Amino acid sequence: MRRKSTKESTAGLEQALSRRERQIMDILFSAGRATGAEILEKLPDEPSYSTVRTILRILERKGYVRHVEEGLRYVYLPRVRTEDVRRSAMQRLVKTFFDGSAKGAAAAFLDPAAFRMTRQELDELAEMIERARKEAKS
Amino acid sequence: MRRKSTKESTAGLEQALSRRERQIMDILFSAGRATGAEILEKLPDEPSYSTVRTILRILERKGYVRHVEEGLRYVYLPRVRTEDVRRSAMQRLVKTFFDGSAKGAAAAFLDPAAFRMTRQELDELAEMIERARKEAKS
DNA sequence: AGCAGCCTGTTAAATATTTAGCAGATGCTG
DNA sequence: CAGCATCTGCTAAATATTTAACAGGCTGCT
Repeated sequence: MRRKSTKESTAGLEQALSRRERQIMDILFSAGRATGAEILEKLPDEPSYSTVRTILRILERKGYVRHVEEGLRYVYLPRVRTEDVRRSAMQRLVKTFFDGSAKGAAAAFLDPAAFRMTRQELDELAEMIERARKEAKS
Repeated sequence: MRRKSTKESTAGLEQALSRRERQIMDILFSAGRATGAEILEKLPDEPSYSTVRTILRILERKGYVRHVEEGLRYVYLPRVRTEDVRRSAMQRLVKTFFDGSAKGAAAAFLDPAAFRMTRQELDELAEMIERARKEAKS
């Protein structure tokens, strides 16, 4: 099972990116869009502004990011489909930490020591599971 | 060159590691333990065995990994608490892709287009939510 | 118009990462 | 017991990444 092309596909996006590139993509996925300056201030170990823009240009060249001009500055956006990358990240989580079990992963978010969920959210979740159960084959 | 202490914490582990280092840590978290040869064959774009061991030694020096001798070869294990790294990975997922909503993340694992869950698993999950609801403050 | 403040692109250098070659040790096999 | 296979550690080089200095353009203001 060779997977050379994995690096290019969105499935392997996380694998393909360098440290800073990944940090910047995370910010873009989270924010949806951001200017260089905004990205700079969210980055750990703040590098120089110049550095941030260099990496943005690299990401752009690689096709992971695009920009639109807004006034006189650039606003950057992810060019890959967030859904795809998200799914890929979820699959990595499941595989790496939950032995392939989606249920295990989902359940872990219920741990009140790690995450907050209101009663209402729990209700909604319960309802979604109810729906999923009705559609489940077995 | 020493890294900043924030990078040393398990919370920032993902951020701190390089591409290959991360790939290897993922394999170790998933498998629990592995020899150099086992890691090699699970790595994308298989590098040489020599390369794998160099990186393992680096990870060891950084304190993320340890080894035990088994027969005449080394078996490598994560030295950081998997639990901690897992939680950190979950938090990153929630923050990056679900706008901080643990419920959103948990729900996404229900999507049958992306993950398989049996009816029984759904039942168990429903039950866990029921329990969580009883303990929820609001 | 001239200046200050931001912005971009280019470029080159510093640093980190990744790679693999090689030597020595150890066990196994014929 | 000699040779083969397999492992480790060391080392150096290739490559990738990260960094920031600098030059020039545009805007808005005085």
